[in-house]
Amino acid sequence: MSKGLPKRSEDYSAWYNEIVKRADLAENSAVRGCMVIKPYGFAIWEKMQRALDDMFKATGHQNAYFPLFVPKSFLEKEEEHAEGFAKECAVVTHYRLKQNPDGKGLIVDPEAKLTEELIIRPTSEAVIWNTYKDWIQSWRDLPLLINQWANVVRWEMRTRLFLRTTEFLWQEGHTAHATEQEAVEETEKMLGVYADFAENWMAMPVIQGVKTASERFAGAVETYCIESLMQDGKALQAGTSHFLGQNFAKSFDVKFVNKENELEFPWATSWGVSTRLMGALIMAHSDDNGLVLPPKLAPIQVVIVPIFRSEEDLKTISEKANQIINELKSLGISVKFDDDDKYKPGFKFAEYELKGVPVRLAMGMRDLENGTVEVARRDELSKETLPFEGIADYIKNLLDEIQQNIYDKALKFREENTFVVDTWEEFKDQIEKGGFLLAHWDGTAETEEKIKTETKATIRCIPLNSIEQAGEDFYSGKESAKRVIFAKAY
RNA sequence: CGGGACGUAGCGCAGUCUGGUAGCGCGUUCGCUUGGGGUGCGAGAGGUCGUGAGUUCGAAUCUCGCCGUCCCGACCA
Repeated sequence: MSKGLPKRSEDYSAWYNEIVKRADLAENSAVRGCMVIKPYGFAIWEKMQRALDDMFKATGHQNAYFPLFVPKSFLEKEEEHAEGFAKECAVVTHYRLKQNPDGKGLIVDPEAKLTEELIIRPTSEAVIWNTYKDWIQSWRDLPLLINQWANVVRWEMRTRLFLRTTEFLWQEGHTAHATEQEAVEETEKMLGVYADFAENWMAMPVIQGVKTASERFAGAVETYCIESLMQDGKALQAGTSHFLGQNFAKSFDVKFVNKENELEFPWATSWGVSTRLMGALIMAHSDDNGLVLPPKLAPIQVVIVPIFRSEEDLKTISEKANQIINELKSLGISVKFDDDDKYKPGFKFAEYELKGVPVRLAMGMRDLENGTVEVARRDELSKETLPFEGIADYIKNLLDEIQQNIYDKALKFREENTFVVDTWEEFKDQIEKGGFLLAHWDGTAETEEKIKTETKATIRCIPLNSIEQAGEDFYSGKESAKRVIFAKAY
């Protein structure tokens, strides 16, 4: 076994798994399909949570918390919703164990069978709309703008760290509005918040669009999404925002009295992003040396590695380093000074690269004599020796530059891997190589399904900004009004 | 639930075809060395070879059963 990672270009899957493991982000748990998020990985997630939470608050939302258990009768109420989630639910049937009378260990006590099964929430529409029934009476109660940070469980057949786990962490917003227009605006506004977060915090460009009917959230009237292109040419759905119409209001009998003193059903939205964003973050930027983190989400933005032979050297270097540390901290930059003498500088360099720390400073006795410090940037793997004077301001700017550079690189990658395709031959050829394929689609589920069966490609979305342009479907030859995005997806 | 592979030291693996003393790399422990890109050398510790049975003078190796894990597909934030 070499100390290096598998090459991204050779085995993308192995490369991804190794980064997750070696950068201390997460690991598989002994519990089927579940994941242990390790402290370093969770620190990144916390930064994401904080940024998103601030954005939700800024758009008028409040946090609340609803139960983990969904009585089966609640889930049943919205028919499409129930059907969509039924095949991946974990179900609680009993409330007690007892000593095994015939041997060792515990058995489920058959006496303790629940009269009604409890579903562990795969999503919370059912519980929340059952609650909203009591919260919404009048037009004065609307809009109701609630978000919940929670864990959910979906019993997936096959799992992958961060991208698809049986249990995952997410936030789910659930809102209720007096008018259809207001709810649609909310759906689009929150999609915009997600796009803003992805691009400005994660440095990950996204396409905003709507899903086709077959890819729609179970129970939604319209599903909006942000789609991103990963470095292996596959698409990842990074977030969704649903316009639920009056479906849940009707199923849960939620009504309000409007200003004209008439009873009406409110209009609903729901929207969510999950720990899958961690997977997106890894796959969007990382390279053969490991994780590359955008400075805004890096738990450690700058690491300082002292290079010393003796205790006295370390002491001298530490004094100088502390000046930099204090200056950086006063600029709001998180710094780690790694004076651990158990590991060699070379080892530390490799380790912090693996963990994606954006900027690394190295300081040795040579630097102290010259009044310099070595500055290395993770995104370009370059380094330069700079004067000690003004280094903190330089780094502050450098962090902004790195944030922008990572985004620019990802955007360039997407542009170079987006193709306009007009024929079935071109399509089959290009989809094997990966990327976003812009092609005409006749709007039928039938064509969509056939293309999926033959190539495994799905319609990722109908972009919001796509230009109306008459054309014909590359598969069926039928008329089409605009191009949609096809890709193989995670 | 279909198709394929694997189970040998903490981790990653070789050895199995062709039965004959349990091996390698990483990690770990100790000593010296080294320190501006994963130091180098030496010594040591660590194993019911997944499990049960069978064949054999002798099984990690051959045969049969069982258990478990991973990959591919159906499902999916």
